[in-house]
Amino acid sequence: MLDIKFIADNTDWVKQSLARKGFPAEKVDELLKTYYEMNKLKTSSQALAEEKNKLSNSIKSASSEERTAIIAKSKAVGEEFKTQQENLAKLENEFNDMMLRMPNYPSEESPDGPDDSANVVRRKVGEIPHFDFQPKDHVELMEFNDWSEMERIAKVSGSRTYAIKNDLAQLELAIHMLVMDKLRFHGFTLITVPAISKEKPLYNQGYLPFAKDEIYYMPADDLYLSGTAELILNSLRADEMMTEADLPVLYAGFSPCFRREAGAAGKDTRGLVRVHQFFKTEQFVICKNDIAESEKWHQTLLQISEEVLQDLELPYQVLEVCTGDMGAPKYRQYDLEAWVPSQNCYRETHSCSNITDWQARRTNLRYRANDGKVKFCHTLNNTGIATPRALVPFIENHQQADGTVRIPVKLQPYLGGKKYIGKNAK
RNA sequence: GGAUAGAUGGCCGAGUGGUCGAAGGCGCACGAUUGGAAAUCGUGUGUACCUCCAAAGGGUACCGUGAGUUCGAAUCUCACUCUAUCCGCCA
Repeated sequence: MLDIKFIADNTDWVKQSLARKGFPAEKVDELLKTYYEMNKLKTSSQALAEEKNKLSNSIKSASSEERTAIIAKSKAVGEEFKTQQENLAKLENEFNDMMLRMPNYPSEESPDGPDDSANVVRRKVGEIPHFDFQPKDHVELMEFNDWSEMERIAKVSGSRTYAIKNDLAQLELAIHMLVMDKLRFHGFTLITVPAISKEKPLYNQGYLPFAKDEIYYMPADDLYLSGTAELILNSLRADEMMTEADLPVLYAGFSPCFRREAGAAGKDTRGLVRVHQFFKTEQFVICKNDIAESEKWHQTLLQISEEVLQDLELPYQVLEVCTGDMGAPKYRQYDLEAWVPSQNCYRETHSCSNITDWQARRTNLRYRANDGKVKFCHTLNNTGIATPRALVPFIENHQQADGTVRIPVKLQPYLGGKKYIGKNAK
């Protein structure tokens, strides 16, 4: 959510900025029209409330003759007040709905563009492997090494689910452990959180009202399944008043994640790339309301996830996401993509975003600054690692001619010192 | 699933129909005292919104949420949510 006063004071700038994200200028005008109407009605209804309060307060000291007249008048004022309140409530609902649909404005640094074709590659790191044998794709590798039950699990749990076993199951957990240790080293608080959420946190995060089709909903309990720990962590301290000394808050949240993938029909139907349920270790930061500070954290989060890919020895590229491909909440976004040999391209493993105070306004996430003023926090989030997707580039890039998969040095301690995994590993 | 208790400001906690935005305490800020500090004393200290904006002033709302009774509700009524404890069940 943006600050309505900021929109009112900087209308042209806001229109131009939001237009970069494809948000129409007329909607800004519409919002402001409703805002001014609403304030007018607020002023007049508050004047009625004042009159009513004065009448009520005068009753105690009034004589019994006066009393009847005052009560009658107070009732009449009360009726009018009630009518105005009802109209006001309607306007407020419209206004709030429009505010919830207003995206965050993008950074000046973010490239302009309509969709992902305009994303900019900032850098490429690591060597793309060249195999002197016929490499397998990740599904073939899993079958070869007896690492999965993809066909059987589809019968039990439906499409876009996975079951992995043996060394690959251990690898999945090992990678999470490596990432959690790294985050703990960087000062993050490890936290495991539920994947169940009430509705309000989805609005707080900025998922609703934008992407309803993506979310699993459980009507019997009026609860949703979380698509990411970000959802939970963002609302964990909702409505609290923190102090500047409490910040920054750094969370490394681990949770299962659920996505309906309703808009992805036909895409990535094979294997582990896009599944309905997966595990993610998420980086989440709550910091001061200071763009220099949150931009610094944005770089730090990016650097941490680059370190993760480097520890896993995966070639990757850093993508600066353009205005049209960014989600509504985002001010600035980087995606990390790891090389997937079988697809001959980079595929997203991490998404790193600075949300500035857009989410904190929805969540009512505030702190008292050292100068005594109450401010909205800035929030940021980034993937730590998400599995099983990350296993795809991992086993494909590190595969050997004999079908085994090499384990990078940094990961070996998490796998009992193994240098290779697979049925031919010694 | 059954039973009981509870939800008040940054925190603790009083308040059961009329200047209650709310006593008292803690915390915090400033000042006095001190060579400096602790202790002590004094003063101040909620949030959001409206009043075109800023300052000053004025006003409205907020005591878990939503309705209701009343001229008037933190206080009375109803519904709901959440929390704690006990019993049952359970990975």
